[in-house]
Amino acid sequence: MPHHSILDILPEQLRKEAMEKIQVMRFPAGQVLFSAGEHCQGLPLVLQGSVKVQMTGVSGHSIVLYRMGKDDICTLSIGCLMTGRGYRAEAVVEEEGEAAIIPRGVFDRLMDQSPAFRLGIMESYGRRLDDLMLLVEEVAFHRMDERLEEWLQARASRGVIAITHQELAVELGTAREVVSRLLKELERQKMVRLSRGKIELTGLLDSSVLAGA
Amino acid sequence: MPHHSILDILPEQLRKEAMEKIQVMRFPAGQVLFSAGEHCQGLPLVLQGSVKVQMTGVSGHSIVLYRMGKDDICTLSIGCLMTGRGYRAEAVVEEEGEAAIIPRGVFDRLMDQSPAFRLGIMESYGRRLDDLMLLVEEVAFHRMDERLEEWLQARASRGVIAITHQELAVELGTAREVVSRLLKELERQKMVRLSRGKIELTGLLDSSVLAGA
DNA sequence: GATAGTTCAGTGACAAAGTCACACTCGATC
DNA sequence: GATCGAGTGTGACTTTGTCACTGAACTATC
Repeated sequence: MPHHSILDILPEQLRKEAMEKIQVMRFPAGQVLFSAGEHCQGLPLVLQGSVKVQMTGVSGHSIVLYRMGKDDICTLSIGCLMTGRGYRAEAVVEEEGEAAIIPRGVFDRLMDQSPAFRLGIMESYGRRLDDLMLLVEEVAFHRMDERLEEWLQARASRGVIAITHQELAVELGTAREVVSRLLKELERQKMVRLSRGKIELTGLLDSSVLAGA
Repeated sequence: MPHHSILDILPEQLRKEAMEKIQVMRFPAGQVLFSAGEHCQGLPLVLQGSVKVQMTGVSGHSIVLYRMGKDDICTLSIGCLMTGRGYRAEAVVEEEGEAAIIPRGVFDRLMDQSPAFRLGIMESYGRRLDDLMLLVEEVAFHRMDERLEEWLQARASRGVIAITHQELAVELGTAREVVSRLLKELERQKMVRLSRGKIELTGLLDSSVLAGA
């Protein structure tokens, strides 16, 4: 049974109608939900799991723009749905999960009939704009070593993070060599221990150790 | 009489109603429409003139995120309107003009009553997301000299551009010194002529010369 | 379990961009 | 025409990005 907060708030009658036409799909980790240039069939709601959205620029470099998790709405799709233009970014499943796809017609009907649905869409959109604005600031003005440490810190609870330097470079929008250099420096400072495809957090950041406790 | 394409597409009855409650305001160049942290009173529609939207990061640096011109909708405001959070950015009038402010209640009513209005809002939002995604890519991966040249090129029709190096640094999200250095190099190459607060385009870019003709 | 192939990581050398400190200069004002 | 402030120029240094390469670690196959 699909469960998503923006569907839960719908009045009973509308919810039933919508449910009939929504298809729920299960996605394994690594699956590409959509890629750049593709056209959009409906609005995806993330029910479970996590999805990263990244774009590749004309320069050929890639950067992760944001992530979606349980209860998120793929706001990016709304623009594509409305303008008919293809996606500019690509979405890849990180943790396997499931998504419900709301077809265009149902989306239009929900937007027409439910003020609460509209509010949910608009809020989600506001959050996405905020995320992107913060990312611009981050990329433009923050030092790479700080950004790397913050990224690791945010995942400190894992203990060991399974990621290659190349993937980490895409997360931060930089070059693999830069990540390698900075990680090596962190290792010298006994903050991390490195091995092929893995980063083990050792001394990093008291606060996160406390948070994990 | 306010004139904006998203109002024009409204059915006569709705349009009349809306018009009564919309206030049109005239803004002189330099006026701040809203600044970071402020709360949003309604949805601004740009009728005339141009407005730049810029944010200042925790680092203290600023960057111009995008511009709005005639017929644009301040999509950023929708998020603020819906979530009740304050603005993250600041909007400054560049060329004097006027804007219509749609109060929250009227906005809700139009969203409820007009599919065409909804479409217009969603399209505008899609464009804004696209802009920001392109900006992220631009900032993360493009060389500053190229970005500077493109910025100048886009304004080539002006002939002489009145801007300080500091302002230009905010446009590109970099430091004043970097802009000064790059401009000096362009001057050496006879692409521009520099004077205090002014940049005169001389040899720059055949294409733009043709476009201006 | 040796071999070959592939992916991942490390590194030196150099170029581009950001930072810091300071000098200079233009132009408005008194 | 002296003064002052905003705007600009520049050198020295750090950080980040790029290029070219090496070697190490995993995988598949014989």
